[in-house]
Amino acid sequence: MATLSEVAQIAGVTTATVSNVLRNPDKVKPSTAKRVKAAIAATGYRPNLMARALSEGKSSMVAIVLPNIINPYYPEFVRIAERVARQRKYFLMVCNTDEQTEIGRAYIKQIAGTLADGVLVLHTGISTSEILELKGGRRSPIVLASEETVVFPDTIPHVVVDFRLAGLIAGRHLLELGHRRIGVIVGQGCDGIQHLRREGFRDALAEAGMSLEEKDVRYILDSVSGGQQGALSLLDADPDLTAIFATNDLLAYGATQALADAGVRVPDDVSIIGITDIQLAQDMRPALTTVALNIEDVARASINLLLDMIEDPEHQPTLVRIPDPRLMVRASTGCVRRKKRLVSA
Amino acid sequence: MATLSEVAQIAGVTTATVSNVLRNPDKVKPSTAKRVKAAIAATGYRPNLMARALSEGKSSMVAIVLPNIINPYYPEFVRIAERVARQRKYFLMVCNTDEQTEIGRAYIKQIAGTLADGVLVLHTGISTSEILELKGGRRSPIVLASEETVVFPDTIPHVVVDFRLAGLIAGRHLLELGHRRIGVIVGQGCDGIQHLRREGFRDALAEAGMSLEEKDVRYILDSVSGGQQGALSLLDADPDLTAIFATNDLLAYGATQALADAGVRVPDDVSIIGITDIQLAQDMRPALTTVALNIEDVARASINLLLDMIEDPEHQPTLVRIPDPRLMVRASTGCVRRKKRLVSA
DNA sequence: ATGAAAGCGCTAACAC
DNA sequence: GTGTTAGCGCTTTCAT
Repeated sequence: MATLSEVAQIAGVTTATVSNVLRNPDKVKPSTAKRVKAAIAATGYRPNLMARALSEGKSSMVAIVLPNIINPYYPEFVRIAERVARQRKYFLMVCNTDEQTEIGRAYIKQIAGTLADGVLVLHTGISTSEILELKGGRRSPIVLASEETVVFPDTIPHVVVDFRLAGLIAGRHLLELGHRRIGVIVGQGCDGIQHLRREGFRDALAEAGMSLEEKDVRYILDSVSGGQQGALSLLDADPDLTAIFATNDLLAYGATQALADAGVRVPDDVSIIGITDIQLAQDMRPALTTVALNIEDVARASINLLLDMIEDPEHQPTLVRIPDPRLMVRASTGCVRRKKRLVSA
Repeated sequence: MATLSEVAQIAGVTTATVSNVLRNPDKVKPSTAKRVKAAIAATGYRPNLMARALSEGKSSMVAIVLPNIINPYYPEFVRIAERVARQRKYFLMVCNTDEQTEIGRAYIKQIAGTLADGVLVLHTGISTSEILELKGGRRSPIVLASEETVVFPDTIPHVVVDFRLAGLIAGRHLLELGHRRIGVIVGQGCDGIQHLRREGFRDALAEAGMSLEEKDVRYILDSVSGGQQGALSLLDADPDLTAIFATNDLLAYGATQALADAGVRVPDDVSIIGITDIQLAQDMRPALTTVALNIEDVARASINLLLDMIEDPEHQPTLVRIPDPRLMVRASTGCVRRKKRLVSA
């Protein structure tokens, strides 16, 4: 594999000149530039990015640390982040923690400021203070995105989503459709219980003069099977419930399945609403009514904030707000029916 | 950020010694090791991985280049690959080409042998000869996984899946259930039409004395919406068809939706079978009967082959075969019914 | 067991 | 315009 100095030797110039034709073409005379280019072509030279990184003190790589790439939210996020990163001339390293906080810690500790110029942290359950500590003295921005709770908002840049509003919107929608007996499935990710969405839902109930009772709530791991279990448990406790609010689309998806398996029709017998609006929400049948969290905006804002901080050391830790969640009405919710349904459980 | 030499200075030793306590602990006297460790702790020192990489000529990073991280096959693959890589002390860079061959090319060209010690290429539609060329003279293994067709099998290591057998198994299953009017949806990914699966299906028909007619086949982009279109088109052409074979689970998923939307019941009216066995196949309702391609085995074999080649320069380009596809019977296929169904199209 | 020193491939002053 | 030179932070012989 050819190196800069080999190319230089062949072209009869020094490494500095070769480096310049590659990076500051205007600084070199056309005739020699041509000669150098010929040498580059002849040798098949390609710059060693590690060497360049060491020399520049900048790797042009950013890392994204996330809990579980299987959860469709993350691929959707990664796709956007990668696209933006690529446009801004950065490579993206995806670090999957398999939902183990310990692995996330190890990644941040090893990568931040050495392999990666910055890191984007998503729902890994590592506390803000600890992240600051892992980062150590290194000049390597870390941004948090879409966290359930951020403890030291002033010291760490992050992109916030109004989860509470999302819960409120979901609650209002069900109430407007006439639902009064509503089961709630609250997800729990690596970064904790999705309590803000629950509180938003509670707000909606309060507006209608109702209150949220714990017997109608199930706290469960944020996954398809969690949604299944939650729905079955709710239905078991109250066979007459007419709607289910899940704090996450994946849970809603699982709930839909469980109802289908139990012979309960959606939305004829029971309405279901989720939050997030992942691709699956559109694709499933019945298509899921949900509250969109604007994944694309979050991803775009997060990676841009990170890159801005990398490129401008003066850039202050910022808090970026994402456009408000929006209700996406699809086929899984409908008006309350009088008709008593058949329960095959 | 503290460097090796700062630590060395504080501990009153040289960089060589500090390096040794970190990497060859037995080469250094316990008492000095202790002193050095204290200095490391005091400074919060963490090795600069770029510097180490340049020095060692090895970055401990591998890249995986894939067409579309949104397609659930890839996250499932990545999760396994990342896990194995992590266990073997490598970082994984995920490079999403957004289905653009040009981007794949750029990634390989830039990364192979400089940022990454090796690269795993999945379905990017870049030809074998071109990959060899992009690699240039660099000592950086590239392995191909699960390609539809590999042109120079002797020159490039790859992990092969018996797609033809998968098609055969799917065909036999439908035939055994008594289906004779079968529509076929053939996917087309970045690496071309999934013709091997179609040929396997044709083999199954041949065993039953039948032949595959082009009027029963739809060639379509490998996606959910492709499956929808394909199914509608097939149903339109032959309202009496009793089964659909899709060369991919995502297509089968789309087909299932289209049928649901059209009021056609699965499997009562029409059976559907796919290939791959992604997670979604289990999760959807009705759960999808499919032919499992053993994603985990493919991922594991691919990444291990790549790392083996990185670590052993003598390792020859190998062809690794994956355990045979297996039929997974779930709820989307059933025996042919006499009863004429209602067609609401 | 430890130190000295060269070098990985590149960039960036600064000199000519 | 182009060359010289000094690093970037680490690893690794080779002496001692």
